[in-house]
Amino acid sequence: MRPSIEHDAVRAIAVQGALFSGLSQDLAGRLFAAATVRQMQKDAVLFHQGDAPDQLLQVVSGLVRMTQINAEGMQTTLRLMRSGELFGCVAVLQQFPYPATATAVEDSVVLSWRAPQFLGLLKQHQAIMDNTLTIVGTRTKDMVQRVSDMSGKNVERRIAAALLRLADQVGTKSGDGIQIQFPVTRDDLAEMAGLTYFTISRTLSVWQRQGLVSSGRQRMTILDRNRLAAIADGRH
Amino acid sequence: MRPSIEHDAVRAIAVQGALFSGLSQDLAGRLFAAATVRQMQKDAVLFHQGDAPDQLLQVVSGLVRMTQINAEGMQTTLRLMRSGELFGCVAVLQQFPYPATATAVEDSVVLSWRAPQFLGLLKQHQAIMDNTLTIVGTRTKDMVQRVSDMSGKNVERRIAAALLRLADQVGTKSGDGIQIQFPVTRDDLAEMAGLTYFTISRTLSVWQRQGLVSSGRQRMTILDRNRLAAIADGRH
DNA sequence: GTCGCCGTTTGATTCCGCGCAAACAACCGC
DNA sequence: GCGGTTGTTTGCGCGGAATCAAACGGCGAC
Repeated sequence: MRPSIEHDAVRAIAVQGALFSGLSQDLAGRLFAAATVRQMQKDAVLFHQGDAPDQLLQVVSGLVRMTQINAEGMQTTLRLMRSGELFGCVAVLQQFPYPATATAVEDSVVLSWRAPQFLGLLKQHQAIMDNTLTIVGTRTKDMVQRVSDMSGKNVERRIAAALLRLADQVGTKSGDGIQIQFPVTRDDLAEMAGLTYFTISRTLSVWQRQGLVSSGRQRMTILDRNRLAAIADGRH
Repeated sequence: MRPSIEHDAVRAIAVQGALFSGLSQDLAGRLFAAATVRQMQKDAVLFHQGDAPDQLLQVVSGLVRMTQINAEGMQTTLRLMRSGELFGCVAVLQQFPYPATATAVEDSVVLSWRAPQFLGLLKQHQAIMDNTLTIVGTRTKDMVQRVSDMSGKNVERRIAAALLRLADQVGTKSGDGIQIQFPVTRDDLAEMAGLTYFTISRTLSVWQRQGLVSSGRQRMTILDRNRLAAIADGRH
């Protein structure tokens, strides 16, 4: 491993994250220097639900999944995060146990700040505090939206909403539609929509026949975003 | 109306809110002075879901309900808030339309800051920003917990969780248990748990027979919090 | 007091997603 | 290529909450 060479590349990507937004060169450099670069293999766990919040992280490359196990033992996927996104932040700020488990969906590189160091920087630099507040605010907004989505009973709508959320988070536009280029299973979607993967499979089959989506093993492409959005918004 | 007399009483209560926590006398005074005191009658709407976020509010007395209408036209009660709680803050910070409607459940007094003024104070005073970050963080934590609760399928558990949340938010301990001293209907609980009020009624009937709760018209008392918590946690 | 409203209770029925089972298909290591 | 593993599809019956319907009970208005 040649950390020094990679290091600059990591730095260049990392400072594009929301946490670094609008910081001076100098401050961005110090913020980055305070973090540790960690390479995570696929399926490696960054932290567990219930752990004490000792670190705050940012995705540099790859993909990280946040999952939660509730009182009934059911697993929920809260969100998928890719480059630039900060996670573990609310737990660190509130000094509450992590509410979810963070797992690398594929080989990933992340930045890690130890909680005390980060809190120190936060107190010292208004700009970092500004960015953090924005990030946490966005997270709250997403979660409120999530509650709204999940409170609906209509299953097609929930799946459509989950699929669109997924596309927003980790989708890329390709010629014929929006492609989810990460290994997403029916199970993942099921956890996001709060359903079983049987129901997901059935619904996707129907949608595939109608030309709304195209899905294969661990791969799916949204072909008609408008119609999907119409389903999610109840405008059938 | 004699605003000048009430004003001091309002001030004394308002500064106990989380937003004022740890502020100097002087700063707290200025923060309070920047706000307008508003009296709201029962059922008055403070802002509507989808409105532009022009104000940020704090409950001084009374009770405010945040409700959301989702794509299916189903109403959800996000939370009930009483004295000291801040609301509308995420929308103001993110400059996104209010995600929910705020209604006074009973005659209430609230503090209102115009968005630009508040943002100005926020930028100038680190202490206010600290408090805001804490409040927003707590809100996020609550919403994540909410998602966890709602993703469960077991209905009794969802109702128990909603009831406990309700008790935490607006309950008061009385001799024989925790009483919800505000006019809470089956419908309210149904919206919080994502069910119909028929199901709530049936479940509460059973629990009443078992001595877990005591409920009447718009009134309910938790008699055995431990057993209820056991149901919510899946420890039947 | 009586009436009427509104929240609540309870029953009967319907619907739809879950859960299980079995077959299938794509990818993997050997 | 082969078998094993893992993800997906599809059929079928069950359960349980939604839905509709109807009656009840407390509370306020007059």
